[in-house]
Amino acid sequence: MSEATRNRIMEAARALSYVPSEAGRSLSTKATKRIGVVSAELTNPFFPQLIEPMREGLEKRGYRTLLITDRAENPLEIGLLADGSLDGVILTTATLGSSLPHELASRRIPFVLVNREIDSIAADTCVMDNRSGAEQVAQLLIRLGHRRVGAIFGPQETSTGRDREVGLRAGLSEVGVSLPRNLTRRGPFSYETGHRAMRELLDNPTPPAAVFCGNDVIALGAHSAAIGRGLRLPRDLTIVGFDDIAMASWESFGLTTVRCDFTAMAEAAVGMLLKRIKQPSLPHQRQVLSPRLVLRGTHGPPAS
Amino acid sequence: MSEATRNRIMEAARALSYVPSEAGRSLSTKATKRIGVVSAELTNPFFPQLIEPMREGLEKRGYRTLLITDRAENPLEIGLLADGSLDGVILTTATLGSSLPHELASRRIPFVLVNREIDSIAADTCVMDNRSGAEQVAQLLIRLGHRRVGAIFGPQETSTGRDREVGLRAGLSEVGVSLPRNLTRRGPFSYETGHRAMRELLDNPTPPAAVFCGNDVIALGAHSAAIGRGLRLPRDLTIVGFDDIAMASWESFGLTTVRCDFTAMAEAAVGMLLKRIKQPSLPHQRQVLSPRLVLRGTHGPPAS
DNA sequence: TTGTATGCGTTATCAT
DNA sequence: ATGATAACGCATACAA
Repeated sequence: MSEATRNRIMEAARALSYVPSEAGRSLSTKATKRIGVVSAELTNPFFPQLIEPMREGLEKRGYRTLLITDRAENPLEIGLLADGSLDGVILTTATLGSSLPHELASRRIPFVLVNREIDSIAADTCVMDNRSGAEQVAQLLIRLGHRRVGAIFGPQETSTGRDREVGLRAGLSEVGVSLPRNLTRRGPFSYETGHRAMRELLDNPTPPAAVFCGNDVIALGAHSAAIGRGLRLPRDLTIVGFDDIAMASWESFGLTTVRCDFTAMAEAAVGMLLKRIKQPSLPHQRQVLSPRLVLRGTHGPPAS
Repeated sequence: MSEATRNRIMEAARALSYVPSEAGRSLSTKATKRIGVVSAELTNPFFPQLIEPMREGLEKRGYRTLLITDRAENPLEIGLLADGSLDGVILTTATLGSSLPHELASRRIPFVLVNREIDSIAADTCVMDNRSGAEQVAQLLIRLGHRRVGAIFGPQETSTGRDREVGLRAGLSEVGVSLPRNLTRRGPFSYETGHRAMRELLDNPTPPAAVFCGNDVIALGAHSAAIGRGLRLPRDLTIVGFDDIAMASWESFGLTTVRCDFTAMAEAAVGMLLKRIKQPSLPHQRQVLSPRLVLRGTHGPPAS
């Protein structure tokens, strides 16, 4: 059309403060420019850390983010994801046995797994090399001279929890250190898990001199419990986390941990998802990012 | 229709794994069952605290939550809210001069203001009595014997920042204590604000013995800076926050603060919004919740 | 360049 | 109780 009419139209649109209806458009184009992000409660500080860069990446490419919470208790209804209101889904809470990925796949809804993976399905995935990260922690603890090591792991039914546990055990057993059963705890990746477990470990007649935590949020709970018991770190106790969420670097904690590049992970996930939306039949890819140890203030030699 | 046919239909629907199209439905019904929640970055721990209960409340009533980020830098485009994809909007970042509420009002898009209010418009609002909360802090500090008091306030162009500042000053001046200009800082409600400002205050030749913070996130930044300087709380310094986010109660901080009931605030906001969606012409209401002091471990008498 | 028709998947209305 | 039809607001393809 002519430039003149175009301007006239745009002018009228502005005058009427016209905004195209999203429903009409997406009904016609079969695209909503909306992505669902499935996560646990936002009050668990891990998730904002992972979700925020995704939200930004999506926004940059013209997509909006719909938050969907997956509580362990009442499972997520597939209908919420499959009513056509989403162009794709990012899964951050998948457990090894979860059926959601299969349901999405069978409905041809594009999705990616982030930070968690499952082996029962071919899917686009982006994860850290959790095993390697935990092995690095094991080596650090050994280097420091620790032999009485405890651990507060995440859930075994998540790849993240499982791989970090495998890595720690592998690293320790290389030099003949093993985790005593009574110095090992397991639970959801939450502050409460770390807090409760650390109290239990400290109640032990001979408590651990170093504790590996399945992630930073658990480590912060453990830290709080230790402080609550009057311990000083790292003098009395070594705590090492995993993730390197922003809080880990706060001087109030100064948590020694394993850095995961969430921005890179989010960027990769968004990229993979949008690529799949464009070309649904592409071969699946799996990206693995390498974590690295970040030494701060919660590790030291055993009290001796 | 008959029970038999109904069952037959439902059976077929299940067999085809049919899910009604959200776009088609909302085009027809003019309702999307979707609410936009405007907030700042989720990595600021305050927002998850406020948003999570809203999200839950909305979910419980059959609404979904679309996250929208309002960055100070690039202002939010009204089109994102006005394309018919939202039944209503919850605003948590409104500043005193922001135009968003007016634009929403002129387009007849239901909205509520939460935690922030603006005086230039009649709108549904739910806020804390921030002035009263800050006055309680002032009284606490006075009771402890503090006279050399500093403050790290939030932005003056937010009702929250302004009212808390007004309250603190009013409370202090009742007994003749005033805030010296060189012990006062101001900035966004962020960790960085608190961290930087506290370092500056501590660089002062005669640093404050007590510091009021505009909110908990600022207080946590201040806490970190103090710890980073080797101070012990409350022996060397008193810090008081505002909000009582979950982290404030972590023993690693044990932050003395002012409790705001976010669940109640979220519940009220959701209730008001859905009521307005049903009856757009209802008179506007303004709910004010009362905060109360929570004494923990970061307050004490001045070092003397 | 401009106008007109069709389809997207619902809900609602109106006959049958 | 059932079946047909219009309308929602947009995009698209086609005709004028």
